[in-house]
Amino acid sequence: MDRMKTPTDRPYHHGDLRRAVIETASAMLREDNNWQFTLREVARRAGVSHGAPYKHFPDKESLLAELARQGFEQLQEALAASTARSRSIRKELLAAGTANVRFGVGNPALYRLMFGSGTGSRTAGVHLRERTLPTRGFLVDILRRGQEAGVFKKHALQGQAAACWAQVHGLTLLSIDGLLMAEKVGADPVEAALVHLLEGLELAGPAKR
Amino acid sequence: MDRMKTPTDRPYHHGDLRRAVIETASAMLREDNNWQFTLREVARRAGVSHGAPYKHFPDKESLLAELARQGFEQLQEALAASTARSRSIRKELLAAGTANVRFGVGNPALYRLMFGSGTGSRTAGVHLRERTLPTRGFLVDILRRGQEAGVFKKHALQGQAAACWAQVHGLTLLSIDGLLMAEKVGADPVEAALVHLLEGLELAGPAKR
DNA sequence: ACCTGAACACCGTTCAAGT
DNA sequence: ACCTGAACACCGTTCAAGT
Repeated sequence: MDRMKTPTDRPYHHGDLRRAVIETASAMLREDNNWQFTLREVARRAGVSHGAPYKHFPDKESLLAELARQGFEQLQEALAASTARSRSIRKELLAAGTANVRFGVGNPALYRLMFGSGTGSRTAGVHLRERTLPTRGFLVDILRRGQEAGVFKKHALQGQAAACWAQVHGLTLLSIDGLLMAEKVGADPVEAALVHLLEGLELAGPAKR
Repeated sequence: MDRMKTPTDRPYHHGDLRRAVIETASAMLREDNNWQFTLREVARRAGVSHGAPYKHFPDKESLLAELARQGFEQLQEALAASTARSRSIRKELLAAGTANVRFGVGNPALYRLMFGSGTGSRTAGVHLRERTLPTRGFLVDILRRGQEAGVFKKHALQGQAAACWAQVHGLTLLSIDGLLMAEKVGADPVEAALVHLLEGLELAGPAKR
């Protein structure tokens, strides 16, 4: 991964094409919000013939599925890292939600790919549910501790988690689409929505003005 | 729209090709959750040459944009119709949320198209915000009346609306992806999440168990 | 004014041939 | 074992020619 593509380094056999293809594709996804993801273009950028990637991925879908898989890993790491320095359960939920939105806004094409229909339905289709299990589990864990600590209302964890997840997922996608900066809202609408979410969760809400 | 394609009915000039193209495309979107939407296939099904649609739409994107536009119209109608028989503001919000989810689950490819990056960014890109204004306005209206009636907490309407919208949008997309029917949840997770949403909104929550 | 059919550039995928 | 290059089927888009 360190040594870059010098003409002498890749005479005929690339040697690390699988990784190169993934990295190139990932870069294209990062810059191209614009869904013109082409396998031939990936090969072109990687400096190999258009047939070469087929030795490492059975088809285009498989490559995209792999990118999505890595995306879920990254998201999971981002979520885990976000709550590291949170000093209250309430702030953990706030941090995790913000991290999810930030991840989506920072990688819009990837986030869409992860939850898109193309890769979502077929290859990763059966797996999409288990791919998102860590995220669910992460939320459930926060909520359970919140309930045990007497901070959150004691409702069914799965339902509570589903509500939180939907809220965060929706905020992320609306943010990606640039649909949240409304007319003249002073505060960050994402944080406002998350605070609102907490308000429904918490037993004792902060002084309602 | 009534008379169907009989061989004698379309000797050379179709006569109503624009509408036929839209209807065919719409049908394909309805059956094909699977994003293989092809302009040539549309022409094929409509029984015209693959070049014909270009007399009515400058390109593929434009056709998709038109489908998305109609989709937002339908969604708006579905939302308006959903609250017609609601006998409380609380139930209005519940009905609207359920209607949105139902619309998305009923027309997954269309819903994705409406909020997708392809048509969403370019052609309809500048318009996506205004396309969704009616939905926002619809929510704001419910919330304002709720606040005035003393049912909902008095927070900034835009923030409250954003939170509701994100919740509903997220629930819709997660439902489309089949990600909400968790392990062994008895109740409908969508309704559970919406009830949870209301709990954060309402001034006096129902007896918290 | 509206539609057809050939034409062009480009893709995904396959495969015999090269190294 | 891994990569190349021709080949095939298919798309989006254009355009001269038909009606």
